[in-house]
Amino acid sequence: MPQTLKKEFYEATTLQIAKKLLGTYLIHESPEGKTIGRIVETEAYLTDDAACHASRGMTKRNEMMFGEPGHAYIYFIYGMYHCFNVVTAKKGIGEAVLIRALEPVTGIDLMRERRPTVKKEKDLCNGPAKLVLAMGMHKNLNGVILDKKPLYLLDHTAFGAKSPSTKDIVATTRIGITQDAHLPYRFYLKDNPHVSKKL
DNA sequence: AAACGGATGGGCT
DNA sequence: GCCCATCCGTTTG
Repeated sequence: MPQTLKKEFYEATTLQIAKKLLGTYLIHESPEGKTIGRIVETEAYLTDDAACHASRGMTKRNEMMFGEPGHAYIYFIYGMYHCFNVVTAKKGIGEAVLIRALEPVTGIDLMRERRPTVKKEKDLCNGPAKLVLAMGMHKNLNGVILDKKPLYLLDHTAFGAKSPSTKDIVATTRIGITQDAHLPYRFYLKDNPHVSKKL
């Protein structure tokens, strides 16, 4: 029986949670319909890591990162995109996991309507801003709890897939950052075609 | 297939 | 003013 990810799921380090989120499912029930994607790529952002928005203290932009674990942190970037994170550390710390890629599972026609220029299914959600568009997420979901409608996470059993084992997970450097760029804080499912960039 | 640059606007080192 | 956890179409090799 699939479970939504609850408080206990987040009783772990941010790096552990970034790996544990691989193979779980993100569900968005929007007015246009339901879309579901399997998480296949994540990045961890720690509070003492210069690439992390929270590393220089709380601001209006990043305040949700300092909230309770299991909530959404959605930020605006490059003048036209949004990216979606799962808040991980205890309230007041400021850590999160960026969701970088999904394997489309349900509502693929709706994802295509939302991203009409995309030709191949594997290009629908293979990037942090692409998946936000395909899933129909918006800044108004910033700060929502991720265990109920309209936005929630289901564990890896939800669609009968096996839980990824350690040897299926690749750890490597994060994408698009300049500070602390050497840290191996990106994780993805080996051999999954929906990952944004391989080694 | 890789590299490059333009789009576009909020936040602040 | 400059930077930015991006994307995409175009150019280059």
